[in-house]
Amino acid sequence: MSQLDTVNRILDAAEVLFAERGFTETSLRTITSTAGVNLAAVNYHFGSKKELIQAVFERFLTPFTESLDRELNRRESQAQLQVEDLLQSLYRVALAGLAREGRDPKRFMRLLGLAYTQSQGHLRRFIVSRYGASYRRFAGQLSGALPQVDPVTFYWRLYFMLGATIFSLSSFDAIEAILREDFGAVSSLDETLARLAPAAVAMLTAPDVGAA
Amino acid sequence: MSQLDTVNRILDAAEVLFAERGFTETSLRTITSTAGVNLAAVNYHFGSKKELIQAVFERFLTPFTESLDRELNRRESQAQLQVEDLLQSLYRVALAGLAREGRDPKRFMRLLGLAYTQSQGHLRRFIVSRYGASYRRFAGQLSGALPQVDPVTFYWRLYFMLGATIFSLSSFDAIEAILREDFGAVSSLDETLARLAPAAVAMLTAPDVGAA
DNA sequence: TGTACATCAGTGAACGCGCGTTCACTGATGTAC
DNA sequence: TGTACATCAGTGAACGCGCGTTCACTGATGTAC
Repeated sequence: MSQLDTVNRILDAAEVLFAERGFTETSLRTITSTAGVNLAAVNYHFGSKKELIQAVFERFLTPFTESLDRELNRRESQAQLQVEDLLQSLYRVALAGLAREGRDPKRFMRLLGLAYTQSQGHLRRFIVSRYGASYRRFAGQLSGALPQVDPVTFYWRLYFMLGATIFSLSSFDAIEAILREDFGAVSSLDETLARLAPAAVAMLTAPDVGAA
Repeated sequence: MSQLDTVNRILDAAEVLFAERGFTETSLRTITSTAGVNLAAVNYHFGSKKELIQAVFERFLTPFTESLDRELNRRESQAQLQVEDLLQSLYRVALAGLAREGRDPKRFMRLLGLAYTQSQGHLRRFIVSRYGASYRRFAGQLSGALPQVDPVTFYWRLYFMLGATIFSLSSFDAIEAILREDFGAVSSLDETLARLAPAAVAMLTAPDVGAA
C-alpha cells in the first residue's frame, strides 16, 4: 500500500463518517478501523485530528472553488449577468464537480453545514482564509446583478439563501423520506435543485421594503 | 437552595452552554460548575445527560408551541388566511414568548439548529413525538393559504424557509458582525425578521414551475 | 557490484486525561403514633 | 409533646472507559561512494 493509498483511505473514511456523525462524535479509532489502517497513521500523515478535518474540507473545496472561479471568469466576459444564470452556475458546478468522482454531493452539503454549526473555530478560520476570496467574488457578481436591492438587505438574503440550501440539501435524505411517505413522491437531487433555484431567485429579487 | 433552584440553575447553565458549543462539546462538569451545583446533581435530578438535553428543549418548546397553538386557534376562526399573517404570527409568537422571561430568542434558534444538525437521534425523536402535532398544524394552515402551490413543492419550500430561518438566526451574531464591519450597518433581530418574513413569503408564493 | 547509511511509511503499545455515571453517605424536613 | 422512622435533596469520591497523542521500533527503499 503506497503512501497515497493510506492518506486517501483515511480521507475517504473520515469524509463519510464526519458527514454522518459530526467531528467530535467520530473517533480516530473508528476512522482508522474503517479505513483499514493503523491508528497512529492519522497523526503520522496529518499531525492531528484538527488537521485531518481541514484536509477533508480542502480535498473537496479546492476543486470546487477552482471550478467556480472558471465559471465566474466565463460569466464575467458576458455582457449582462442574470441572477438565475449565476445560481444555476453555482449549483451546476457544485453538482458536476463533486459528483464527477462518484462522490455524493449531499455529503459535501452536510459537511458544509457542520462547518457552520459545529463549534470548530479552527475550521471556520481555515475555510474563510482559504476560500473566502471565491465566495466574495460570487457574492459580488450576484449583488451586481441585483442593483435594485439595498446591499445590507442583499447580504441578509444571501445568508437566507445559504441557509435554505445547506439545510435542505444536508437533510435531503430525511426530507425526501418524509415526502415519499406522505405523498408517495420520490424526489431526486436534481429536481430539488430545480425547485430551490427559482425559490432562491424569488427571495433575492423580492421587492426591497427597506427594513433598515 | 430549594430543589427548584438547583434544577433551574442546571437548566439555565445547560441552555447557554449547549447553544454556545453543542452537546458533546459541553461536559457535565462545565455545566455543574457554571451552575454552582454538585456534579452528581444532574444525574440525580435528570437521570442522564440525554435527559438533561431533552429537558432543556422541553422548557422552551412547551410554552412556545402552546402560544403557537393559541395563535393558530385565533387565526382559524378568521375567514381568509394570508401567508404573510401566518408567518408574522409564527415570528411574533417566537419572539414574544421567548423574550418574555428575559431569555435570548437567538439562543433558541441556535438550539433548534443544533437539534437538526448534531446527530442526537434521541432528541429528534423526542421533539417530533412531543411537538410534531403543532408543527403539522401550522404547516397545514400555511399550505391551505397557498392552494396554487403543488403540495410537494410546498413542503420543499417549507424546508427551504426553515433552513433560511434557523441558519440565519442561529448565526445572527456572526452575520451581524460581518455586516457591521463591511457596511457600518447595525441590524437588530426585529429588523432581520422584518427582512426575513417578506423573503420567505416571496419564496413560498413564487410561481410553481412544477419540477416533478 | 557491494556495502554503509539515510530516509520514510507504517506499527504496537502505552500514555495521561476528561468523560458520564455510580454509590455510600449526610443532614434536613416531614410523618406516625 | 416527644420519639422513631421515612423521605428526599444533595454530596464527595471513585469507577471504568474511550479518547487523542506519543514513542520506540521495524522493515523496505533509495543514495553515496
